Amino acid sequence: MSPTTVSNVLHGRTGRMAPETLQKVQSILDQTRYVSNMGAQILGRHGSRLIALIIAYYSYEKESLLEDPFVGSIMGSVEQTIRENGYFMMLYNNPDMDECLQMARAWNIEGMILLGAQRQDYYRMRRELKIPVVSIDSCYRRDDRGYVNVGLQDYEGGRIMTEYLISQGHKKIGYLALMQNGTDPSVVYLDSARLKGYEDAMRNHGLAVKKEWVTKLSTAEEERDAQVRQLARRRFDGCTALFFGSDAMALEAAMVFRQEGFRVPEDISVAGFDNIRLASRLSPSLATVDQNFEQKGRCAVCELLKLMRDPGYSSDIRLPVRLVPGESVRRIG
Amino acid sequence: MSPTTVSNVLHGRTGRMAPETLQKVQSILDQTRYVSNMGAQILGRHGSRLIALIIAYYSYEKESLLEDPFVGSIMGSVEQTIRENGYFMMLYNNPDMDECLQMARAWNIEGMILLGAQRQDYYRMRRELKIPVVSIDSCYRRDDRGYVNVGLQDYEGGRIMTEYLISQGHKKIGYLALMQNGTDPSVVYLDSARLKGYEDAMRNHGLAVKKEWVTKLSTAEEERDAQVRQLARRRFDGCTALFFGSDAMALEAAMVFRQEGFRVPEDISVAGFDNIRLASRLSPSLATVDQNFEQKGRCAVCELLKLMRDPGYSSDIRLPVRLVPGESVRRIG
DNA sequence: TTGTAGGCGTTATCAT
DNA sequence: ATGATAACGCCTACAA
Repeated sequence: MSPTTVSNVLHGRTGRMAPETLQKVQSILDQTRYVSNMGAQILGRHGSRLIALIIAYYSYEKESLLEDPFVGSIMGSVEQTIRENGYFMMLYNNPDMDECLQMARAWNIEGMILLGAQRQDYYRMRRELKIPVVSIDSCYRRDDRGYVNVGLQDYEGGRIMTEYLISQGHKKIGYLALMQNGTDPSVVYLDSARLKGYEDAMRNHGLAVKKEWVTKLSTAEEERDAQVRQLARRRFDGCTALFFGSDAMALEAAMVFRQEGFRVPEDISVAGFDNIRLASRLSPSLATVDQNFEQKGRCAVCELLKLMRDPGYSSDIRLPVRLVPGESVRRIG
Repeated sequence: MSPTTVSNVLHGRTGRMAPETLQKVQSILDQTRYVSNMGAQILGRHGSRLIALIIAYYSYEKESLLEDPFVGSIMGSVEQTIRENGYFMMLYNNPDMDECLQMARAWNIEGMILLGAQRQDYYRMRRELKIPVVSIDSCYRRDDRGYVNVGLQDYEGGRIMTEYLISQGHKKIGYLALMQNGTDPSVVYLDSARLKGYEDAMRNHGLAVKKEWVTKLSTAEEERDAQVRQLARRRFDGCTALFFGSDAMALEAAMVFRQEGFRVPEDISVAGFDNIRLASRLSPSLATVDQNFEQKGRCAVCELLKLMRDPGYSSDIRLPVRLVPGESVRRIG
């Protein structure tokens, strides 16, 4: 029995093969529980069936990274989709792009998903590795070509929540989020897209936005705590509703407000973004903008697979958002 | 220049080597940004530097697996520790042990961490793969030998929370948790250890435990919802405090109680287990038992590395718990 | 329809 | 102090 025959069986090239040979090979394969050695496969053909999920947040961007439901959901749904498609997932949680490059080369990674990386990192990976790369939630430029990113309708999210708050009678609405410093004006950052949605909604309803209503929150938990505490002591700068860039920050702030003697929503209305599992299970339930984390992960893998099949493939996906009203917003006026 | 010489440089076997040769090799290595091919390494030596994290929960055990802060924290901290020690992490989220075995064989996995697996799975992996395996939170038997598990002081956790509730004047205390059906009486399950801590604390304070105060919660969200709703309508079977097996379930239940018109903690005191990040950020803050998820992940990797160095190594680690008082428990009497 | 031979990149052993 | 060679397991092209 020669290796070729076995290889043919393994790869289903059983067209013109003696049925009894096939039988014999099959049964031995089954009996010995044969498993192909991936090391040899990497060496032999040039394919590893490995896809890397790179988590590139700096610790100061996502301090509670590990307990972050967004990151956890992405890891889980990406792994699942990768496995269902016959690939394996290497998890690599490192913002150092040089080390990511090394890892990818060492393992002959066939495709890469980038989470929390910068725009230039995306291009660097594709250029230096010459493998398909899909990013999740990267900021993008309108003129980007061949840049496969899975993002969200952030602008629409900012807009629909603001319109909801306005529909509940609010006229003085604050917006608070982590905002990356955009040096390049042509780059659309995630938070600035939401901010723009908020601003446009306000403008469209003839409402002015005071400068102090827009707050860039700190990435450090204590500083952020101090920021919202100051805001409460300034009686919210006159705002009756506050729209936060994430549910986590909205809940965090709500706690501080209560400590400062303000009730939610009686004294201040609060809204978030993400619709984390707990949002609807709290009292008061949190008004928020729903996004589907798992869908994002699955979608990223699907886009990657398309890109692996067709290197010329390009797309700019923006997954839909949905308004989730909640008790944390009071109807006024 | 021969491959051997280069290999020697790569592995630091530069003892009796001409300094200039070393220099030359080094500089070429640096210039070309040489990265060793892991496929070839797997084939050459018998080591892959791969550690697998197997997540083996059945979907009905952890329905919201992906957004579960416990699982997310473990994934993150395990990856980090693995990487810091020069290994790579393969994430494999599959309860099918046959497929896990296949994967491990295909990749020449050097070590394995099992999360959410059964006791017999642990033994099967070690037996069939002959590689070091560490489990996290597996149930265990007192007489287990060579079974490396990283667990928690569950009994103590159950006890200290119950004693806290008693110290706050509660005498009628309920315990609610997912509980695995223990067929083997010598096996100590995680939830039953906590239950025992609860029972012992009650007994030690001369308090009787009525049968209906101990509830086995369903793994299905809707059923669980119905269970706690019924409980509320039965006026908590006379209990003044309820101790839940996890923060997530405590918060979930608290929401149902409010829907049914009961206030926490005025009408019913509630306590959880885990100390998830949100527990302290809610109003009322949740009384809970703290466990450190990330420590568990790091610890599992450390134990695995020890086991990889010394195949005879054995341990049974139980990480400490800590009481976290909270506003969700009212002082009565 | 099946067998043979060479190559993939690395390591270990042995020879120079 | 360096080089040659075989082996690791699989794949492919070509030969029989």
